[in-house]
Amino acid sequence: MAKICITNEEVLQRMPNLERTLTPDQRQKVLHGIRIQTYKKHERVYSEYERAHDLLFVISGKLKIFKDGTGGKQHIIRVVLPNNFLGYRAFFAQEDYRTSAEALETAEVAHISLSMLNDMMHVNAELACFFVTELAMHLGTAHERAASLTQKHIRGRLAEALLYLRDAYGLEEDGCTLSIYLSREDMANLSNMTTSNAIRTLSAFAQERIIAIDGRKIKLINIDALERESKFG
Amino acid sequence: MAKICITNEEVLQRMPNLERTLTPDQRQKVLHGIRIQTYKKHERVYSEYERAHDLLFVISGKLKIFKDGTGGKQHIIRVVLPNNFLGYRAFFAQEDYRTSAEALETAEVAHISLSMLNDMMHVNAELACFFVTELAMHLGTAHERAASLTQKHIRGRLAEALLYLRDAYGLEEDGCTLSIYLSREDMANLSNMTTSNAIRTLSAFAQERIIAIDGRKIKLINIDALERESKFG
DNA sequence: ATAATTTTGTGTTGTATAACATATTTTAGT
DNA sequence: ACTAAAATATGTTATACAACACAAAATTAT
Repeated sequence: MAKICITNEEVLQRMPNLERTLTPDQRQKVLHGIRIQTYKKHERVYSEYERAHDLLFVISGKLKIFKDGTGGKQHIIRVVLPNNFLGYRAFFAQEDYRTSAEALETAEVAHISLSMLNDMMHVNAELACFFVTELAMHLGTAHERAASLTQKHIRGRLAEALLYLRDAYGLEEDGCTLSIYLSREDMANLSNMTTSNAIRTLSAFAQERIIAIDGRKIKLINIDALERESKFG
Repeated sequence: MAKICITNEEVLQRMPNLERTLTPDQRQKVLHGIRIQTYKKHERVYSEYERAHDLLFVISGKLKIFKDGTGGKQHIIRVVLPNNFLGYRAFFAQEDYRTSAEALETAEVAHISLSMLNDMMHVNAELACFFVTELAMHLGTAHERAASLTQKHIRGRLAEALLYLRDAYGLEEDGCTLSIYLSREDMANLSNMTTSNAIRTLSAFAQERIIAIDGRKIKLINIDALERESKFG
């Protein structure tokens, strides 16, 4: 078990967009309020219908946010990488969680009390504006993705998922390998298809030299083709 | 052509959640900044890829917010009734519009400059918090709907759309007729199916006495059955 | 009122994709 | 190292839904 070797101070510095909105006083309170927790692979960070208490910030590792649908099939909303926030939407909407989150790999997550932040927000316009921007961006991608998932065909949805993973999580040094390795099942849940079809379609893309597959490692070979597929091919 | 017969003062009073956040000074500026515009049925209020300038507030009539997908089929994101806001997300995310909006029937819409509101927001925490709540709620329904539209079958999606319309827009005095009359095509675009299938499935529901149809007027007869269908029947 | 257009309704056919089955490979556990 | 379990792969079958075709009704325009 790797022990936590990052200070609250360091964590706070990793969230400059939030940090810079705080008064010295508020900064102090937040600093001391940070609690870091480690989650093992597949461990739940929070579950649908629970009460939301904390703003979460991924320090290391990756999480997925999803909704469990009919027949155990889950709909992945997004994958959260280090230095990103999650877990605050439900609280601000004054609801319980409507999604669940779990670790895709061992992950360190910072917890900050949302009721504390909420109190600060009501007297700190910049802090509130930070969340406005954050929410507005996520709402945009949510609409975008809803339209794609419902209108595109399998190849288009998978192509889009691959491009999404590239945009959101980047490539390795070689400039074409996706930095994120997902299981075929998670790829399927992200693209709204069965696992079989994710496997099949990835194989098809590989045979067409659009991508290259080595286990969970995926190289994007022909970006143009992917983009064509994505806008309905 | 019906002329506009509502004062800016009256409009402002119809948005108490926003109004109450404003200082007297800001209130005055907003009051004078309100411009009311009338849109005819099917008229565009804004279009995808345009720059977002105004916060919009529906005074009368109904709008639909949608994305045009492949093959002219549109994905309706939501229907906006009087006393509701729209048009602000893109601005706060610092993007151009990613959706379009048009009038489902003649509609009066108040326009308020977003850059003015944005300036106020940065010094008025309560105003910013208003948008945080607004955005957080919409993001919740966006996730909810994305999961439903991708996972449920036709009957479930249509049943859900009917319940959604009831929850969002209410019933007439008889306690069972939906207050909103949509074309079969719009029902289809809301439930992610073809027009034919919306018609067919509505007929099926009518034959099963789950609903009753009289043109565009829809009575919800058996709510239990609808709810059962909605959670995957 | 009459024609033209749009909306609604219903049947038929085609197809994308889910569901199922089963083999192989990889990963995890003892 | 050996076993069990999970993930990957691929072929076959079944089906939900789209696409198409056309008729009837309703709305809109002339």
